Amino acid sequence: MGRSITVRDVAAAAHVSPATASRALAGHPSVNPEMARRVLKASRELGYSANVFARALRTQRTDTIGMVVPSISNPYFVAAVEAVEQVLAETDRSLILCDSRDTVATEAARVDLLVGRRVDGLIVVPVSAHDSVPALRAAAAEVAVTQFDRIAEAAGTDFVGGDNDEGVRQCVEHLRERGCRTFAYIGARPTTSTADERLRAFRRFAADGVAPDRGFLLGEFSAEWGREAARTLLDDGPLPDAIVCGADVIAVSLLTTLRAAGVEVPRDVKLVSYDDSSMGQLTVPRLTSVHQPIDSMAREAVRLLDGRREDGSLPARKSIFAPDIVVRESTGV
Amino acid sequence: MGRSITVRDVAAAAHVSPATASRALAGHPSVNPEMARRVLKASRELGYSANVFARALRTQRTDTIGMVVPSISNPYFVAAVEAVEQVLAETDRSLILCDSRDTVATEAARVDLLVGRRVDGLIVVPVSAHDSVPALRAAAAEVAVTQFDRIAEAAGTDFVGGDNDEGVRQCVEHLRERGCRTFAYIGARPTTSTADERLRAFRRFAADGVAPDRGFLLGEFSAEWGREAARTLLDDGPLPDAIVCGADVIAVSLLTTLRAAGVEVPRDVKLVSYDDSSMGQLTVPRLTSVHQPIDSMAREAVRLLDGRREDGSLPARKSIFAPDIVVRESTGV
DNA sequence: CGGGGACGGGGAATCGATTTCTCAGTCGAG
DNA sequence: CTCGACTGAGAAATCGATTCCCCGTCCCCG
Repeated sequence: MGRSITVRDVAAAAHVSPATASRALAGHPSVNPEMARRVLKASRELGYSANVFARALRTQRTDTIGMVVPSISNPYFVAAVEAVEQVLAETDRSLILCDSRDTVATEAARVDLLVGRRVDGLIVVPVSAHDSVPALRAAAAEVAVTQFDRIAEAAGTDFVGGDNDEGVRQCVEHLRERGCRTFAYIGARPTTSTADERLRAFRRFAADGVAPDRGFLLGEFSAEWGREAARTLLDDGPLPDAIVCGADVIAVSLLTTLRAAGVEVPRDVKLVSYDDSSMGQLTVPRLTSVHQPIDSMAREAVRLLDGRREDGSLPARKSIFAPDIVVRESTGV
Repeated sequence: MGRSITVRDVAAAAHVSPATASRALAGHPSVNPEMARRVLKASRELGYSANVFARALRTQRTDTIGMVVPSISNPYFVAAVEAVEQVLAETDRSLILCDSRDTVATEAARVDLLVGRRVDGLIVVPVSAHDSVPALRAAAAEVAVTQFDRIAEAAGTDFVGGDNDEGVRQCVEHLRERGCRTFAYIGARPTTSTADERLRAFRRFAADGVAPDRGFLLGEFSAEWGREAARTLLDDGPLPDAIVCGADVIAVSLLTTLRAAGVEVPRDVKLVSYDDSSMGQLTVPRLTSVHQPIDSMAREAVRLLDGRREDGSLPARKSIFAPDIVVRESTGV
């Protein structure tokens, strides 16, 4: 683990000054092509790679952005992370990923950590529409922040998300076309903007078909909750014609548990969900689910960050993307 | 996004030199308690937080370790990551997480990235027992490296893993106790050390009960492969008494697919798996699975890293942990 | 009473890359 | 032929925290 090679070593090997070496390596135009060639050659031969810290210290940039998601066991977030990584790779930047474990305190700690690491920007899927505000506000004072998928409005940052109203509308419409008349909604408590919007949308679009008492089961974005909800549903008498689920993580274990109890899907009950994640395609039957254009959303999130770095005084912007339902076997033929 | 507060600002506010301020903040004993108090107060009031890069540049330490796993959608790796994070938090260090997407090239890129970021150490779950060697060797020349769970021997780094031989032995023994006589193994191709060891162990311990032609199905550590394997199994005539699965990720979708085809588990076939991950407890029936002491393993991994930083010339060490089978419904009563 | 030692604290060097600043040397125009 | 604009490249400052080195002070003891 010997001392590593610095720009001075390269400069010495190429018989130029460190200043020139630096310029040559950066591809600065005002350097003699012959010299540039020598420097590049020396750099290659010595296996030079710039010290990230020295550079960051001087330039105040890290070419790194940070991302904080509530749970890396949720395939939807994993997809988002991968999409962002892809976009960043195009411009030779990289990503530091953190998991907030769906906990406000952990989220705050992770956000602080990343701000301390002077990331150029921060993409956060906030844990709570309300309690995530302080940490995000504080972070936004130091660095560009974009909220992703969910929003804690009062933080006043940029935002990229999906049109949940439209997504749920498509779900209910699709189910109606399949002949369903009574609906139940199984999702997360409205502590996040997505949970809230999806729930409201369901209330509105399925208004005339919600089972009076058992039309809503609200818990968390977790597989455990899906299993629990399924049990409640089974205990509580006749099933509705269809279930709208707030997320694939919930729907997958819900589906598995229902089937284990002898319920046939889609025959006995139809099931639609949200996120169109990879795990929804591994169940039998596969899930009909609302797809969001995650790649475009990731690109937009990065674009917003870059924009804010140029001009920090911009007002908070929101980019909302239209979703699209993907029909599979869980809603039958 | 104004200029941030430096140690000089704190020093000025406390009417001391930057040198003293720095010492005071580090809790160095040779500083007058009264001054230390002033400095700490000033620091608090100004909301000072040290520039990570300046510090790293000077001290050559980052108080950060990097971790590279093949897939963050595998709950077993997620558990490992969380365990490592926990251990690091005890000493105020943090983790940078990367996903190698089960791809040697991506793995090499991520490892390089982390080495470039001058992490104090690197914990890697290598993608391949053979092809991961070059990147790991190169990394190990720059920084302390511990391989975790799987090993690419020739890289010559430290290693922490489980005793796969013993784990599989327990599986087969348990199944024999349950009255099983014929076995099939469904796992990953032996491109990783774990896959290889588990396969060999199965060969040895189940030798007298392996179905002649269809005793081994080898693919990848993925849910897709579990589904595919289940189909193959169903197409190929009578099922064995029991299936030993190389990992929960495979077992979960295998189980789901079998049940969808009307196979009753554990009545028609018993199923044991490896990793004892969270997803294995969400299926119906829940999986009997081999548990590894992930917390202790994480602690040991960090300990090995720290040891190597002290003395880089140590020979490569291996720490092998004994696993323990956890019996649940998938192997019946 | 003077000298040695302990101790606290400040000045300045250091980590490495980048970016002024500065100054030879060149070229074209008058 | 001379002067100013221009070019390219090196010297040095900068980013911010840490730490080595050294100096002044004070105490204690001979």
